[in-house]
Amino acid sequence: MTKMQKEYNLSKNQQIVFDIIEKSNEPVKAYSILFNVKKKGIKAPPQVYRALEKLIKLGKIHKVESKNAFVACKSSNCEISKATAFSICEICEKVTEIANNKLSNFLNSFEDKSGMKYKKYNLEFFGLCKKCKKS
Amino acid sequence: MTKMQKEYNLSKNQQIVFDIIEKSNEPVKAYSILFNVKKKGIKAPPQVYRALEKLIKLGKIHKVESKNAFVACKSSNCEISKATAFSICEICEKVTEIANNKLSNFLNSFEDKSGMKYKKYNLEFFGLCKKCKKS
DNA sequence: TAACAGTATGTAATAATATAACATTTGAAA
DNA sequence: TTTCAAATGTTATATTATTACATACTGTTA
Ligand SMILES: [Zn+2]
Ligand SMILES: [Zn+2]
Ligand SMILES: [Zn+2]
Ligand SMILES: [Zn+2]
Repeated sequence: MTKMQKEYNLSKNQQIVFDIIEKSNEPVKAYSILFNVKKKGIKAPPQVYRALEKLIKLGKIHKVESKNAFVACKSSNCEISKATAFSICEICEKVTEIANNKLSNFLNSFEDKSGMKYKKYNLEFFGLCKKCKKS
Repeated sequence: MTKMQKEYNLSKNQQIVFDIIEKSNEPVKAYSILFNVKKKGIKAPPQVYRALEKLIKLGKIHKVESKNAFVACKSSNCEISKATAFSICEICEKVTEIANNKLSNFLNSFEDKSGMKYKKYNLEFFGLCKKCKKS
């Protein structure tokens, strides 16, 4: 553990995994991460999955459930990951985290007659991105 | 294919798989379905997954992405599955499909500055159900 | 410092979820 | 009755994720 690390609060493996995800411009799958970190000494699935789990808890990354893949959090609001929204293009598969106050306010305050108290949500929108709409 | 079927538009395997899911009061996993239909002659994963895929297309069932499990549609509105919302209890794991016009209207008409046209969404709320809140 | 607790790591094995590929059958329409 | 799309059967394999257990590192406190 040297002072060269970008993030003092991340452990070695957590930082390695986070770097991969953050550099990617598309969601990254766990085994793709595993493949890419073999050269750095991470050899087995649990090492990757444990880092992913911790990074999610910290709100540094999110899991895109419909894709079983992981993206770095861009919104910096979601320090602790409890409310996530993504837009997913059905053609090019581009995934973008949605940061929209109207949306998050609406969902954070949503209540229905079930009597359930919602603390957390995950929303995935599907459609066509600007580019793919044109073509 | 006899006249005894409940749903004329479903094939034999689709009906078998749908019956299992509909009878259950909790989300059902694909391999749990597979196990339960062995006695009816369905022997291999693809038979189950193909039925699931078709049932989803028809809007008869939905996949709860965060659980990799399937529930029958109760709302009867979503004839074609394009807008789904669930509440999931973090303790007892009960999953309920949310039918709420305010919510669906809001999400169906949601637009942001990305220029993306949203045709479909899946929303999963997490929290504590009435029962688990008390205990 | 030494003991301790909590967190992180390494490793092997295996479980759970899902798809590919290909042959065959069925159902309904033309 | 030919024809085509949909559905089925089957084997094998790919992909995603966890269990279990041993070891090591970190910071805190007696
Ligand atoms: Zn975020
Ligand atoms: Zn696109
Ligand atoms: Zn529904
Ligand atoms: Zn509950």
